[in-house]
Amino acid sequence: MMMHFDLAQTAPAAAPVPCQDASFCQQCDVRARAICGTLEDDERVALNRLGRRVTVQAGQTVMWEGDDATIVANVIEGTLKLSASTGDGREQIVGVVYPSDFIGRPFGRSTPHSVTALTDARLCLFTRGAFDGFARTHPELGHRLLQRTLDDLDRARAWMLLLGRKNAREKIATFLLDMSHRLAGEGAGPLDRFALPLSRQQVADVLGLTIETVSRQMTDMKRAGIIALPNRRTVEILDRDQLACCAEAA
Amino acid sequence: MMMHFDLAQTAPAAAPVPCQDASFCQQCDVRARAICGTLEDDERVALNRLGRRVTVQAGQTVMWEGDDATIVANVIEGTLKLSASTGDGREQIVGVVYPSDFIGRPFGRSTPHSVTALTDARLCLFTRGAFDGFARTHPELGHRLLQRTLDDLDRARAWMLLLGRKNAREKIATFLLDMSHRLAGEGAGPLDRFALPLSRQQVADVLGLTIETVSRQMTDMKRAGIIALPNRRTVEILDRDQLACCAEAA
DNA sequence: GACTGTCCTTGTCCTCTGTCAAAAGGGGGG
DNA sequence: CCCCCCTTTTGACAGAGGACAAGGACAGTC
Repeated sequence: MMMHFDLAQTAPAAAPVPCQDASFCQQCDVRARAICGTLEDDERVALNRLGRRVTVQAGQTVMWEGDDATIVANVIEGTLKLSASTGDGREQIVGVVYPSDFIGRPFGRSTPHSVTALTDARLCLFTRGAFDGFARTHPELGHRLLQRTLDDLDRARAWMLLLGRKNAREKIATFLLDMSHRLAGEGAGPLDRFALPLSRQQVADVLGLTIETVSRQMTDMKRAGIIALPNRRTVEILDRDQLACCAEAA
Repeated sequence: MMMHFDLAQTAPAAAPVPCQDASFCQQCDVRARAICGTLEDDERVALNRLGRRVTVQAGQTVMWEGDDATIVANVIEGTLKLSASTGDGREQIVGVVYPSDFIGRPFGRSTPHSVTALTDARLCLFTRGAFDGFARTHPELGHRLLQRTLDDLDRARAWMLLLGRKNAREKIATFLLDMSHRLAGEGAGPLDRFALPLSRQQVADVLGLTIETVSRQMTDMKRAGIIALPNRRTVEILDRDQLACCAEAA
């Protein structure tokens, strides 16, 4: 049975560092895509007063599985993982979040999974009580949150098909294609070359595999000329059709 | 590679049969728990005018994966499955829904998974356009839908841990415990004896296993005195502690 | 530039679960 | 009451992926 402990993950939770820059949302990179994007100016100012900008370092855990749900946040910059684990330390990454995504569990008692920064990240953080109250009185915000949650649910269910029914080769191929789309910027097409924000172990934790199987499959695909791996973190897709083919049936 | 086709599932989609009983929501069994539960009387009457009661038979598919999302519904009675499948016919059940649950994909273009009745069922059906419009103008409904969607997302992610990291024994044990809770009525404790709404094949499709593995594991647990299987569909939990133990670490 | 710790790759073996096949059990219809 | 069909169980075997171990590559430090 697989078992591992990620040192970074057992480090103490981030002591949120208030960002020096107290500027308002006007310059916010992700405003258009985040849930606050459609708020009126005065509403946004009110929401902004409730939150604060914080930075977290790669490896820091922002929320712990099972803890009381006391904060929520928008991701401004960086990549984070959502993870759940069994009593004996097996881990499953249940989501990867990118800039403009929302994290935390509003309207609930406890946080169902841990949230850990994969890269250095910047968040726009709210206490849950303040956020919940604001969301209840601003239907437009609630609606954006609903749409985002529905999308997350669709993605989670699509991933359940992968976890339950795909083999290692299909999992890796699906994962690489997904990454090439998710890492692309606003409206841009899929990337043919990108830096994975995940280590091999983390890729394994996303796909329900072991690190060895991930490594072997990626090496095999490299040998087959489907992808190139110029260095540990960089992936280049050489034959996207072939990769898509691998993703559906190995 | 596993592969199977469920005849029932390839049957033509339900031709929704308008329910004779045109009574209003007052007598609705699930109103309190459904998303319409907190609407004011006049709002509920308005919503009711948009929907219609339909019955579907076990095996009928209400929505097809990938189709345009044209309807949504509340489940009044019965059990249904949400399923996704690969191009070559492998299936994964991504959710099981019970009375008072909501089905369909509001505010979206296409249905991400099929919805099929496991038992005969009664639904309160809305066209998506009408429902979306109503939800947008009634924040209370949107909020209930948001809470439900957040709960569904938590459940889906918990299931991802099961699919990715648990072995067959743990999967079966977790599944049986989950069923014993979900099948219990409003506020009631977990059931020690219940009728599974799923065939062995469907249990396999929920857990990402084969029917043979499901059968073997259940027989093993029966032999170990943890459960009893008086007939094909009935499960009795004899030693809940032991079962909970199996669910965490085999 | 050598060192050191971490992450990744590769090799070998083994186990769990899938696959294929056949028998057994149950429920409904004649 | 018997028969037939479908679901489930059981058996034998194989293979994908996990476990364990060792070697290699890379980045940061001295």
